[in-house]
Amino acid sequence: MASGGVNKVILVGNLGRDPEIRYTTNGNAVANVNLATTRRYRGREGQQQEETEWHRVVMFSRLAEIAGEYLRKGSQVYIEGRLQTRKWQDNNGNDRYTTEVVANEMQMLGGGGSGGGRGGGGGWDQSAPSDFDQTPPQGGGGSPGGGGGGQPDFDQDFEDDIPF
Amino acid sequence: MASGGVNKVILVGNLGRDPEIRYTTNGNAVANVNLATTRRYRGREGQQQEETEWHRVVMFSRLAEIAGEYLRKGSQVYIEGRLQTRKWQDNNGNDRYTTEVVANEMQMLGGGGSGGGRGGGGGWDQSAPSDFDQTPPQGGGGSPGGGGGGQPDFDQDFEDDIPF
Amino acid sequence: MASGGVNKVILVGNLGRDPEIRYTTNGNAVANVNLATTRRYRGREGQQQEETEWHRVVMFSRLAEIAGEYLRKGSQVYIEGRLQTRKWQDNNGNDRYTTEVVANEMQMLGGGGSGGGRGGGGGWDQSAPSDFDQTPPQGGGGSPGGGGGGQPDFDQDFEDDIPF
Amino acid sequence: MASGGVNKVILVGNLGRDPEIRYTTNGNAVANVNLATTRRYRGREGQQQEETEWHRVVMFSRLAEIAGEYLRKGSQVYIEGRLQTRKWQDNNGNDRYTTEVVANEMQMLGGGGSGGGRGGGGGWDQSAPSDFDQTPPQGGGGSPGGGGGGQPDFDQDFEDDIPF
DNA sequence: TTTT
DNA sequence: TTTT
Repeated sequence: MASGGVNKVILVGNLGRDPEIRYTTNGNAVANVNLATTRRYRGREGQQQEETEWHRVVMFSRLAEIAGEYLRKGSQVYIEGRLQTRKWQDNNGNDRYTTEVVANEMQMLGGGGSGGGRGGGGGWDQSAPSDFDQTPPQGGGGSPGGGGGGQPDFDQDFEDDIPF
Repeated sequence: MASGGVNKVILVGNLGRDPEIRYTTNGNAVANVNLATTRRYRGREGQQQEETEWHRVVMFSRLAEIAGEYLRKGSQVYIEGRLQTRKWQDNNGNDRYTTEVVANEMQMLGGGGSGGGRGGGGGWDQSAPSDFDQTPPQGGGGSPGGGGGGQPDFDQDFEDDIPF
Repeated sequence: MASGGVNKVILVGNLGRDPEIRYTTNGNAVANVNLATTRRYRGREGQQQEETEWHRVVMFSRLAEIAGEYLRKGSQVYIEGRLQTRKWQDNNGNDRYTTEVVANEMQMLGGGGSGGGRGGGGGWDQSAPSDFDQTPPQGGGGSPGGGGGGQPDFDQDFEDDIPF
Repeated sequence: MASGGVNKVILVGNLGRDPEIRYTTNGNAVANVNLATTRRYRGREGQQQEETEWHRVVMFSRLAEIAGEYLRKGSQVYIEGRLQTRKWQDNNGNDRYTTEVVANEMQMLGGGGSGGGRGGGGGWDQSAPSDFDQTPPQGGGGSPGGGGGGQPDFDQDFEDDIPF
């Protein structure tokens, strides 16, 4: 009961911190990437304004591994993916929703992004394998764990206000 | 401190209900549109799966007026816009985030979508006027701002159930 | 010597005529689709203008078969693909170039597009199979290759009038 | 007599040569940019293949001026625009068609692209002004002039095979 | 809550 | 050659 459609996101931005890589019990990699895009526009009185938007990007499998090897805080990257809103429960049992971009393509830009990477030769396929079910491993995963929460420690010299 | 970038969303889907239109104190229209896209994929055992994703789409100004006149529950529409995550406080004073697609272009599809519309002659420009500051009227813009925290006034008559 | 990149085309338009389907010697389907998009803009004196653009869209394999079954003249469709410029020689031996959109995704819109189709049950996957090399079968693939130069065999029964 | 639609191109690639800037009699700038994108794919026998595609990109007005100032051979750039096929006559009076991407947005990538530019501070608006009729100045423009043609002189150390 |  |  659904009529298809298109759900596409295209981002070009910079990483707010190094990617975080985890592995599912099946051994599939999952990468969380924090990406900033900035929009410049002219305000009501003609003054230049800018507004930075932070995006949660999730990658799976081969794409996640590549992100883990080659992307670093500050890397500029092109991401293509789809919007996905996950439901989870906070500590009070309230439903919460988090919207992420599930990436299915990535291009490192600027010749940069390397520096921390393995640097190994090219030859890698930048698309997620098609035989991989890209649904994020439900359960636990993204939900904040037990007590205290914890302040983000990743925003030191890149940005002071990453919300995620 | 920001290096530009690209923040683009492209959706083709169907409205889950009629658009909701409000007006800012400046008389600018704001439309909230609830859009479904469905993804079909093959699960691990090869069985057909499908997953519907719901998107919050916000439109301003001329585009919001067109949405209010021509879109109805079930209308199929092409939307282009950008991702924007708004921060707000829930009743317990906790930070909450809601991600929306701020539309800047729209195409009605399927010859449909009409039926409830004014039907008046064509001639309308489907793009947001370029002299319009598409930033949602931040705080103040008619906001009652009464009691402690609570939903952002943007949402008060749109959402009464979580999430969309 | 090439640094990757992104080459993406997104079209929503109507078919100018029924798709034309051929088969390679390997039995892979190839569809040629002629798609119109119309742009409305305001001219220098503020008058409404419109301009129709015609696009050559090429599909392969499963996607081509779906196009052949379900698309008809007038069908509204969403196409995603990449730009590809083919070189060929005209009858005078001069190099000529033709730019096409090689589709890798398709969505039929408007509930329409049917009418001529087989109508058979759903369940089809609208993406090109990932194990298919989407490069058009270069030279040979059934080409008669008769006389001197001339239109590439790809085009022989699609085009009889220039350009589309 | 036309039903709208979407005609969108998104490219991320590198310039094959410096942009060429001309001015219309109205003083509006027109830039021609030659952009390479490379696709990597796996061939029938599993071997890595790559294919470079060259795109003709045209920019007008403010966007063209920015291109002229900041882009150079080798610059990496994000381009968003629409497909447009122009008709012209060759020296034998035959109709010829050239497909171009008419850009309406641009983002310089990699922190690079500078080097030859004026380097002046930011603050520029990367979108084409909305009051500009983006139809390319018809007549002459793209058609190859009189005798001799002339070999391209731009492919020295970047690429040997730019077709345009 | 949509749609095929 | 499409479509509204």
